[in-house]
Amino acid sequence: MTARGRYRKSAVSKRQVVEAAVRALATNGYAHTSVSDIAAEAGLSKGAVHYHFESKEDLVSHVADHCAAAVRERVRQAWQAPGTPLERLRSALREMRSARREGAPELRVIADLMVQAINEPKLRPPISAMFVANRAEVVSNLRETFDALGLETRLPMSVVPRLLLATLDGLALHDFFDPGDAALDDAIEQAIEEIAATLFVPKPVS
Amino acid sequence: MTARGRYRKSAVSKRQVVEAAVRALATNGYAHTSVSDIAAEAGLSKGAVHYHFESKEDLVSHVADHCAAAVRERVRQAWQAPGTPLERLRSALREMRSARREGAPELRVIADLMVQAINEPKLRPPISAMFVANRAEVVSNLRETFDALGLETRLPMSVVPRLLLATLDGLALHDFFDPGDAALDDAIEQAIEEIAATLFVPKPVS
Amino acid sequence: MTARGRYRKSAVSKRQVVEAAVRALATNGYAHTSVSDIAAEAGLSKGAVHYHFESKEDLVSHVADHCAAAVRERVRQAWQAPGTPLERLRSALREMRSARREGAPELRVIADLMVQAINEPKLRPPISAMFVANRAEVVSNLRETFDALGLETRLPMSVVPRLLLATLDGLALHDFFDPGDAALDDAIEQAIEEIAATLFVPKPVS
Amino acid sequence: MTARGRYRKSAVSKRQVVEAAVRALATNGYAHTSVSDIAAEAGLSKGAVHYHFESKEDLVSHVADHCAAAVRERVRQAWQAPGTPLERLRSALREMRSARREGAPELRVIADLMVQAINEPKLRPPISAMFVANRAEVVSNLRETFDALGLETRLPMSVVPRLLLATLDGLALHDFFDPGDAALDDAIEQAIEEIAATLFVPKPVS
DNA sequence: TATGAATGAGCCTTCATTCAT
DNA sequence: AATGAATGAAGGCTCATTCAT
Repeated sequence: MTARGRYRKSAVSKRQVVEAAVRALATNGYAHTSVSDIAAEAGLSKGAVHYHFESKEDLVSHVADHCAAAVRERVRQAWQAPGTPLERLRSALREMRSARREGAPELRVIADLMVQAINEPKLRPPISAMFVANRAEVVSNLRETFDALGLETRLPMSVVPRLLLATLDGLALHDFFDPGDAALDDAIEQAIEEIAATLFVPKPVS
Repeated sequence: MTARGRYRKSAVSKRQVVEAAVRALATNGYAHTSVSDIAAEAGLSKGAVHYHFESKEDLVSHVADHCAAAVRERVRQAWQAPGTPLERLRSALREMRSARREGAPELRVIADLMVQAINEPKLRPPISAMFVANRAEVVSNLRETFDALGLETRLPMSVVPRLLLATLDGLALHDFFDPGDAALDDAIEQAIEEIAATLFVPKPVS
Repeated sequence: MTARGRYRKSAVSKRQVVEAAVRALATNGYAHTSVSDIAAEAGLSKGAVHYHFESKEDLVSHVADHCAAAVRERVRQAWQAPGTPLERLRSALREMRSARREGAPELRVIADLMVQAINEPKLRPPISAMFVANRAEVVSNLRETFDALGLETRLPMSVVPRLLLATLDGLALHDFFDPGDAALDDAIEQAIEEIAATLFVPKPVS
Repeated sequence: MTARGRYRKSAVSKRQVVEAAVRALATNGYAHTSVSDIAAEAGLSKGAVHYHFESKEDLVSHVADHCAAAVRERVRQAWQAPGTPLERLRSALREMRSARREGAPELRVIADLMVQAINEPKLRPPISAMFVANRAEVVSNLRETFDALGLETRLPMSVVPRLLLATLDGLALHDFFDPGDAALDDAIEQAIEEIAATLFVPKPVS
């Protein structure tokens, strides 16, 4: 077993711990998840967890990275459907809604860590980065198809993704505590599309 | 002042504990707030807290009630500014934004407890009720001024408040992790008003 | 309401507390019975219990008195059946066994307090007195009927009641942890009678 | 000494805790013995006690096992003196009496746990088992010597050990709360032997 | 005579962390 | 690289006791 082999094993274990932590945190929430729980979920001993991470805080901040990346990836994929901007918007909306409905572990963890981040600034960077990246993804996608289709917005480009993603996130929040029926979901989808249609207009020939 | 007098002191203390809990939770978050902390903040002993509340859970659920009510009241006031719907919308938007900026303790606590509620269903009712009440407030306000001004929406009335409040909540979320500058705030405000303007149209003469 | 009336009320409440304590202790055992439990059982407040008794220890020692007296009375009655010594013995044996089977609260409490008494000498006197009184009861009864029937024992009179009551108490103990069936009960009853018959013999004419 | 060596320390500590618990419980009784007391007595931290035992209940039930086994062993040895049944009986009687007089810790603890067992059924099995085993010991001893000496009882074999051990246990109880003097002890010893002599008779030639 | 409020010590338990192996 | 053992601080909670009313 070479040095490389060792290194690899360590890296594998470390990742196992992070993934176990995601599962544990998603299941029980930060306030009810102990290092023991995580170790058990990872099939390792408590000592091993502390071998890989200096402290629980340290581990959690790695978890934040991991989850933020996972969510970023989800968003990226959601916005890469083919079609017109409206079709993409619809696809993204559906994808994200279904992710929330299924209770994707990373999303639960992110929600939890966002709250922890209020008081632990160390946790904020990955989450902030996630927000920024998500908006950037929307921007680049929109810009691309806008160019292709000769569209433009009646709003500043800095506003569109923020407003759009904030709306989607806010809807998810409301959905959790007071889920509407399928008809309402559809109505909201239509409303958003309608609004988008009034905002995305053909570019005047210059 | 006989039987009443006896109970009055208890009620006062109980309220003190709840208010102390709000402050403590707002400052350190649920996961880092102990009953001791709350007791100290209330100027009482740990035992006294448990005299008034069967358990920490019990106390926290009262806190959730309290905060949800406080937020509801804030929202109610925000939407009762005088003027046209658009003016009210602007007032509400500003009011809520400033509340978030100041870091109103009740809002922090609500954010925290929303996450706790994911895993502790007992906490959900007050929060759900808060969402429902907030939307109802918007509905009643809009309906009233719509009638007065002969306006109507191009969207179903069930969709408007959900979409509107979700957007505001989502914006607050994004704001926290990636605050925009004042110019962006203004741009977003304008955008929302613009969208509203396209949605709220004069009622056709029947 | 005269001074007497007050005094009477106090005495009544005090007795209520003791009786409530007996029930509570019988149900949950000393280690799991709090002053609160007792107060609740008595329909009074915790404060009232401490008005009547200086401390929990004080109350418990009154309870010990009460229960020891109750058991003494039970034993007294059990040995006052009519008939020959053997018949009384049988009657007493049955009475005591049934008392234990039914789980008479005073007996449970006495068992509990006997253990507490190992380490709290203050509790010992009433229990010791109970043992002494019970044996005295047996002695006086036996002596009376022995005289009437012209019997005598082949054992010193100091030994008989101790041996007899110890045997009955010991049997109760074994019964609790490893109850025998009815047939065994009968066999033991017969055995004791048989032994008694060999010990109680006609007094030689002098 | 690889995997084994690792576990050995734990087993040793675990045993230390149990033994410390026996001492602490014997000294202060269940109701007045905390996990802290036990840990201190064992020279370990409170945390260590909980590392070895899930809960106080768990520990206490192990203690019950331990003490019941110790008592069983004592009884076994007491009945294995050489000689005729009567001589053994006398030896056993003396041995057990002296054990009680010395206040053997295991006996105190058993007395205590017997009372706890009234309300905590989990504690009963070891104690029941102890009673059963003790009687079995007496049975096997008696049977053996009876055969050797051509004796038999006039009582069913199921009755003898129950009656005998119950009597001894009952005597111990009375002794504790109202100790007799040495003369009484002797008288009782003689009485028991006398009774035994009338019950253990030569087997008729068949 | 009795109560409701409050206290503070102590209890059982959990848990992040350390360390020898 | 990983483990089992142990620690010690802290946490939630119970409870006997006190006291103003």
